[in-house]
Amino acid sequence: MPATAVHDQDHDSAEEGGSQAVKAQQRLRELILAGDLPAGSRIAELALVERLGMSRTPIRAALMRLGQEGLLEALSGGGYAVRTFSEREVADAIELRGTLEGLAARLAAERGVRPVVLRQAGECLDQIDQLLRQAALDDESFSSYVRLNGRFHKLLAEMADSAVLAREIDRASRLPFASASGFVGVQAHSPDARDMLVVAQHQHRQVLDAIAQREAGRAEALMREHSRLARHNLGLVMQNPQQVDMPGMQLIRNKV
Amino acid sequence: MPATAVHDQDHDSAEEGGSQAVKAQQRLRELILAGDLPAGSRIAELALVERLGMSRTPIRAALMRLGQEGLLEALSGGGYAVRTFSEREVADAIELRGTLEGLAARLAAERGVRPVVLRQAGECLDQIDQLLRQAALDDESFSSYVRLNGRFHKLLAEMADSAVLAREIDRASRLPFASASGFVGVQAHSPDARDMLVVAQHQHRQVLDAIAQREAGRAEALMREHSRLARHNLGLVMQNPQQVDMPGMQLIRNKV
DNA sequence: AAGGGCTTATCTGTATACAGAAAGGCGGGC
DNA sequence: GCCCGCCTTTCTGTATACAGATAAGCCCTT
Repeated sequence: MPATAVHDQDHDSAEEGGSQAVKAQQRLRELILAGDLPAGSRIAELALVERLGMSRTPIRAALMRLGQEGLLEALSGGGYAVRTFSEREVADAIELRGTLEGLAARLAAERGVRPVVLRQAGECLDQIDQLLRQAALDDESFSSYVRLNGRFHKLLAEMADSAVLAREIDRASRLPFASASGFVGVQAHSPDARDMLVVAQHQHRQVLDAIAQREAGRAEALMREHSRLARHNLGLVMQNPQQVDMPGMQLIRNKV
Repeated sequence: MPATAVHDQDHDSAEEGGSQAVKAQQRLRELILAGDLPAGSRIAELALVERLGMSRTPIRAALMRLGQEGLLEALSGGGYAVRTFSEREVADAIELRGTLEGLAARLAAERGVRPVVLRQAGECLDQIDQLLRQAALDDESFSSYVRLNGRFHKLLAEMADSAVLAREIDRASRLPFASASGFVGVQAHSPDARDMLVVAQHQHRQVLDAIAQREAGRAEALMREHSRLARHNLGLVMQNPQQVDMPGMQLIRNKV
């Protein structure tokens, strides 16, 4: 590829990804979530050519992918604009993820899960338990929690052994504020922060138990309820949105 | 656009769609569903250039979209191949759609639906009732049913008043055998054909009633159960797949 | 005769050139 | 002074040229 003539990739992000198109997608997502692209108005492709240092072709591919991902909306006259979300749309996206994860939990319970996978999930929860032994959590602990939480949810999605469903859960979790760990760090410095994680972890344990016991209905209900935590956090966040610094926060409209 | 040099679009399909990319997507979907593209092996883009009479650019865009739609799988070495589905994957896709439609029905019941929309849905069901007054249904009646059924499901998806969810339902219905009307015509010439539609129509009525009465849980459960009809039809189809001529039928693998 | 290495043909990813379309600015008319 | 229409500029969609990569086929060797 003529990538030898590529303008140097001096930015810190997306260290040596694969193709230019993938890099463009990552970089663009970061730009959008950081608020570096104005919301609502059309994104000029040529501006991105300058900014990303690649030609229009991979940029167009990335725009299309991000459009299907939901971060961009296709304009009638052609082109894309950064999308914004109402509080209700975010709530719907969370509800959607919860429903899909509930379906995954139910299918996992109905179909049964290989013991080795159950054990992996259990070990993941053990590690979270160990984190929560501390009375107060520092930033590093929080980021570890986010990582482990993401891993548990991913394992759960795979337990249903359904490529179709796993794909859809992944899609639904793409929107940053809809993902399993989206609002986890929101009140990291609140006194209730640890308590909320304790509750979440309890739900993790119960879901895993329900799946192991083949209690399909219980597993589904628990997983749905689990997503209500994110919804609750959304409510907290919207009370004073300016205090929260989460990537993509400015994409949530305050009014209407 | 230089499309003046476009080789004539002599095929019957996609009459004067929008852009070349959209036409390519429609034509490609038809080719895949008709089985005109071999499943499993890499699709050569240049072959499509000849076949569709346009350049690689819109074809690549269409391939990417169909990849995200699920009809194509991205190959590791680059490019795409026509995907095939196991019976269980199809069942999962149907279950997924049922779950999403159940969520839509529940949200519609919880949030309430404008009377005018409820009336539209009711009129849609009235028309289906009228169709079912005949003791035996001819092909034209069946195609009318498919159209009305699709309309009702679409109205239902819109009742939740959630763009996020409507989008996802649309996505889940894209796979032809997962769509609401996918297997409806499967046993059009069976003596039980009409009875099955009668059952489906009863469920339609009950769901609409549950939504109107704001019975959220009932609405959700009914909609999920409604999708089991498609699942049942899938089972029937798989007993003798060769007798069924549904577009995309050959994409369903018989074994493993 | 079979296997391995090399050559070659083709394909994908990327860059760029081009044409129609739309939007914004400017000038003229009312 | 304000509004309408034309012109210019810029943008998107499309076509095509090009380079690295990959895979297949052929020949040589064992």
